Amino acid sequence: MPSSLANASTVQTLNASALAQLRSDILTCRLMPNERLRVEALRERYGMGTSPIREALMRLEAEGLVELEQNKGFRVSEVSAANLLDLMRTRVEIETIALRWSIEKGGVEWEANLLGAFHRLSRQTKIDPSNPDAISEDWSREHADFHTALVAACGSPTMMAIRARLFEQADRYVALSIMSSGPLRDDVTEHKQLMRVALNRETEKAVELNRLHITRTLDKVAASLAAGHAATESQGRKRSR
Amino acid sequence: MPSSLANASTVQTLNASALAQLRSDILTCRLMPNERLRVEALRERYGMGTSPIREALMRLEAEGLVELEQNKGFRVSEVSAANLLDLMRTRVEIETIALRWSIEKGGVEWEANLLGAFHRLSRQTKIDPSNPDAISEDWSREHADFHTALVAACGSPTMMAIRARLFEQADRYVALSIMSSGPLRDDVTEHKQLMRVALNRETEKAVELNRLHITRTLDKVAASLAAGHAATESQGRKRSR
DNA sequence: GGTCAACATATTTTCGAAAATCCGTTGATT
DNA sequence: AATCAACGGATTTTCGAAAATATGTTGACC
Repeated sequence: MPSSLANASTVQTLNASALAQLRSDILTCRLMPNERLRVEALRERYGMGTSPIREALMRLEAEGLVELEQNKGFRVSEVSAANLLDLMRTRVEIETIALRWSIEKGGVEWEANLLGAFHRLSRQTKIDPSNPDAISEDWSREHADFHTALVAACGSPTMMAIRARLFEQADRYVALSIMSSGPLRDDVTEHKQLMRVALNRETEKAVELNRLHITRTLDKVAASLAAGHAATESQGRKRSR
Repeated sequence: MPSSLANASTVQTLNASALAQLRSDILTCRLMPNERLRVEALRERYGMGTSPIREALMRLEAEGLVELEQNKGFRVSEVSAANLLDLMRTRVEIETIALRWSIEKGGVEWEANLLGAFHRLSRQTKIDPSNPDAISEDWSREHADFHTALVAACGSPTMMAIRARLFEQADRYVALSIMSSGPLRDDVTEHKQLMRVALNRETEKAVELNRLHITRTLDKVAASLAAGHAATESQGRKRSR
């Protein structure tokens, strides 16, 4: 019987825990693209049996973060310039639609939540001082929340789910890019502008700013992916070759 | 060692088999919306242990065909008029984008495959004579293949995957509708027209026809959902109540 | 009669071992 | 030396039982 609110996370099944940890480890590239995911190693890493781990992996496979080859096991999904480009273009389209709908339908609640999300984001430092090679996980969450809040009024759970998944995928590339070439630009003002025009119902302008926001970030990522893709090479083989 | 081509399906893991069967049973509503999915029952139904079944269910959960409540097990995802409407609108947007790109980029290969897919579809009878209450699974597959072929040249695997998933979801509603109010209209000519204008690169016309194709089908489904939603009521409880 | 704790049953979740499969290596044969 | 079947270790996949959790029922108490 769970007594305190604090250990609310304790009551979740191992399965859910495995899922959360695996997703986080993959998105932050603590588990690198293309890295093999041996069940035995993961069992040890997360301290649980095979079932919850395999179940979580199957779920992540459907999300595209993990790939399964029959009888050969799982590995973290590969990254590539082609996939990144595809992701970018698709994201732009999806975000554009969602943003249009959201601006059209958003009411006071939407405005309030968006302002709140921006405020939280602006008070977060992007880089964790204790670990300057990675982006702060707090910032990352606030950033995701801001962009979610922007389109939250679109009125379509389906569209929101698709958008969230694409955002997640893109975030993995961002994490990868930061590892190889340091933090990206600071974009507080970009977010502020975006929020402003959205709240002003300047739909076309908002859509355009959002498009630029996505392409600017991901262009940088694409550049560092092309340059330093050594980082992802020789992954997944047992030894060097 | 698999010897013949015929039992190529034998070599797949039980996991993959469970996934395929569960997906099929859910999409055709042999497993009804909101129906509880007890592992013991599924073990018996598919003749395998718990692991492959739970793994398949987790994967389907990510696809939205199944829902999981912690420590209370799985059930087939609920259907609703609101969800159907959401699905319709989202599908129209996604299909529109994919179709635009496909018409823009499609070459001879695309044209040939599309013509082939249409031909196969037109030679399939929609209703299985042995089971007139359900749509023929062969037809259903050819129909899906046709619509896939239409957008196949869009050049975006991400978009294609999203589209396929939405199409699948919609198909479940179609199956449900057929159970309660008989087969829908025969739409061979509709498909033919759609193909024609696509091959002629009349983009706007194609997009509009595609939009109409989707909304016409799903409006009918929505109507029969509103009328005969008794079919899905009292599902999932052990006994009537 | 109503409330609720304690028990009993049904079901989900998790584990660890067994079976199946893959992959690299050895060694026999040509 | 080259080919390839057979072996062996590593790994994935699957099973069935055990543990954990939910749910329904009984009966004590007010």
